[in-house]
Order: sequence, then C-alpha cells, then structure tokens
Amino acid sequence: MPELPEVETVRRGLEPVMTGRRILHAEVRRPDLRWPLPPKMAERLTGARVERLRRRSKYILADLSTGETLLVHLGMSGRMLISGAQVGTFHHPHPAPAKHDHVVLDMEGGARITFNDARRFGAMDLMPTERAEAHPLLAALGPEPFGNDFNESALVQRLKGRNTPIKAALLDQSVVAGLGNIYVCEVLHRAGIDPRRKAGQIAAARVASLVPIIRQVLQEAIDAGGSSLRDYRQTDGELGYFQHAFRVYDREGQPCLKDGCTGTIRRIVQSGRSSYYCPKCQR
DNA sequence: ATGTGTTCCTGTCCGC
DNA sequence: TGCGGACAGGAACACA
Repeated sequence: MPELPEVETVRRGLEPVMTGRRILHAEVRRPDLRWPLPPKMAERLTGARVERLRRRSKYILADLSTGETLLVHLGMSGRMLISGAQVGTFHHPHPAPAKHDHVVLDMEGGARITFNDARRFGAMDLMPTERAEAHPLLAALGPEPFGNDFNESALVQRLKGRNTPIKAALLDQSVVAGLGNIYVCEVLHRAGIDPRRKAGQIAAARVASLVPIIRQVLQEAIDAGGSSLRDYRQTDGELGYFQHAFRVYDREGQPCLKDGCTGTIRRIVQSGRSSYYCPKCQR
C-alpha cells in the first residue's frame, strides 16, 4: 500500500528502535525480493550502528556507522513489524517466523524488526552513503513534495507540453516524488481536475493550485498515521497501515463528498490502474 | 524524449 | 467449498 505518507509513518515508527542503535544480528531468510539482495547483506549489516533514518520519496534510507546506507522499498505489499521492544504500553514478544518474513533485524535494545513482503515487489540494497543520491533507483526522482524544489513554477514547467493525462503525470515519480494511485486520486478530486485531462492543457493557475493541495493531502495522511496509531504502531506491531478515510479512492458508486456536490464517484481505468473521480465536480 | 502496455508475485474477493 | 477471473497501495522495462 505504501505511498509517501505510509512510508513516512513506517520511518517514524522505526526511528525510536533503530536510530543510534546497533544491529546486533541480521538474518536474510530469502535471497531475493524484486532483485537479489546485495552480496553479504547480513554480514554487512551485523554490528553496524544506525546513525540516521531518512526518507526519500517512498524509500527509507538508513545511514550506517560502516559508511554504507541501507535502502528499503516496500513495493506493494511490504510491511515492517516490530516485536520485542517495550514502546508505550505495548510489549510484543517475538513471534515465530511467518510466511513471507524475508529479512529480520535484531536491534540493540531488544527490538526485532521483520520485513514481510508477500508479493516481493519490494527491494533492499546497500551503497556507500556519500553516493546514495546517485543510486539508480533514486537518481531520476523528482522533487520531494515538502521541499523547496517543488513549487508552482517548477510544476507548471515540468508539465508544459505533456500530452499524457494528469493522472499519469502525477504518478510519474520524476515529476513529483512520493505520490501513488490513492493520493493522486485524492489530490485531483480536491483540485477539481478530471484525471483524464491532458497535463499540458491545464491552465497554469490550476496546475499551480496542485502544489499546496498535494502538500495538504499528504500532510493530513501523515498526521492521520501519527494520531491513529500509538507510536506509529498498531497493536500487532505493524507499522504504517492505518485506517484513513479517502474521499474518492475505492468509492465507486458512492456520493461525492465535496461540499454541495451531488455527483456520484466513478471508476475508470487509466494505464492499467483504477482512477476514481467525480464527473460532476472534476472537470 | 514521451507515451503506453507488460511484467514481476501472492493474496483476496466476488460470482457461479 | 471449489474454481476462475479481476484486482491490489509500485515501478522497471520493452517497445511504438
């Protein structure tokens, strides 16, 4: 599921059990996710202290005391489970390894972090920290939505002349990094823009309006993650998968929730993926 | 360069 | 309850 808000919620949940702590033991239970894991990953992680946990787009980056950075992508179905550590009022004993538990990290302080990914579209890699931004998976990413490089004029410029539907353009990680299928639908609904509209044909002022809307939608989702989970963690120790009320996503046939709108949410397929929108208030 | 369709993998849900 | 098909929050890759 993870788009930027979920990944950020996972990052925040990992922070107290990872940052400043050593990885006492790493176990790789399956050698490949989307790609083969890097050579000797378990050995390279064992003994390293996590100096910093960062997020870039939908990637989590753990800078290690060894000079390497661990990159983690959750793909479609990747999950992080924490067990063993006392956080807040929850105590989670280590469960027996479950199906699709691919990587297990035992941390200084007693927490165990388990990466579980049924579909294995997720990824992990190790690279020198000083060359992290040059990693092939990161090099072509566009601006962070909350960064200064993402602004009205830059977005207008980036979409100028593009003949692809705005839905596809906002899913393009080189335009803006971190949006996925759900939040693009939510953003376009809030902006009142039809997802089929060609990106390059939308008036500059409307394109510009997307910048604060993208930030609002993502920030609200991050806030929901932090408020609906205690310590960013559910009672079963899973991070990042919180109940969030979407205004259009997965609401086909239901009434539009925009103030004063009497439309009905429709589902269409664009480049193989579902788009939900209100034909009445999205033009 | 830009746009589109396919592909990786497993699980779940829905209709028959 | 079984079976087949559609679909799932991502994104690299191949090809027009």
